[in-house]
Amino acid sequence: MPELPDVEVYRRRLAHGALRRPVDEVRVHDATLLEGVTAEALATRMVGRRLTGTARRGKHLFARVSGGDHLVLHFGMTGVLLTDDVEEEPPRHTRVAWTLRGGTRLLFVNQRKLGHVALTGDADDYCRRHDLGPDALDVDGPALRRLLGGHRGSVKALLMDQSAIAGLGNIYTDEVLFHARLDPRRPADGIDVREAARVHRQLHRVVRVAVDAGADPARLPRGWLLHAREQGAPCPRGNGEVARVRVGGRSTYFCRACQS
DNA sequence: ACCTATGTTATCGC
DNA sequence: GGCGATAACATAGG
Repeated sequence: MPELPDVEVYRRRLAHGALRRPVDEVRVHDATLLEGVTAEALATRMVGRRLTGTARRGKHLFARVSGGDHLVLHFGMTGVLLTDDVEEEPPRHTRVAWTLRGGTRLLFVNQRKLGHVALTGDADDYCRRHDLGPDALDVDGPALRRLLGGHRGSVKALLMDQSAIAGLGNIYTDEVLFHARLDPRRPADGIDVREAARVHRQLHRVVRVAVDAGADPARLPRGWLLHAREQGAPCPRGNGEVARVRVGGRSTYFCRACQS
């Protein structure tokens, strides 16, 4: 699930359901996902404190912890952030659980263990150390044009490069390029000004619509490519059929008739 | 047994 | 240094 729209949904979930209540317990069910912090240190630095605010940069979610720390959550390919009640049985693959005063519980659930849970004193510094570029929604037209012009690789590889633009993953990159009607294999520095404007416009539109739909595929428009990610599927725009190629090491779906 | 999968990182070769 | 390809991480499903 977790690309920018999904993580934004998690951020709002945390902001609306988990702030300002003291942390009563931190339970680490699987420490493999902890990055640079032990289970003991995570508990010591969080129990008795409160989450006081949220931020997101690309696919990384930050929650300010009273006392000066910031909780960092990264979801990998299969992570989700849920809230439930302490009385309930936590779902399978729950890796870390925070019990909050009043009985709400925050759950970091991750089937494949590719994500991270960390603590940092400085979120910007964390982003620098992890080479995170600006959030995709903060990249304006001229900045995007500069990025495109500076890369000889494919436009898809650039859009997925988190050090260039943070937030787009495999699914939404394909979606943006489908709506911008560009072949994902096109060299980024060969994209002209009009095409770059389409990428910028569609990037913002696709992300906004996805966030408004709660990043729930079932609620995303019928005409979107993500419903047709299968070789030979009819193109959602009714032209050709969907092709599958490999770009930047990832399965890439696009319509040869619509995208050039 | 094989392939695939919404992510990231290290390594090798050009 | 940039870029593509590949494997690795860990797990599940077809």
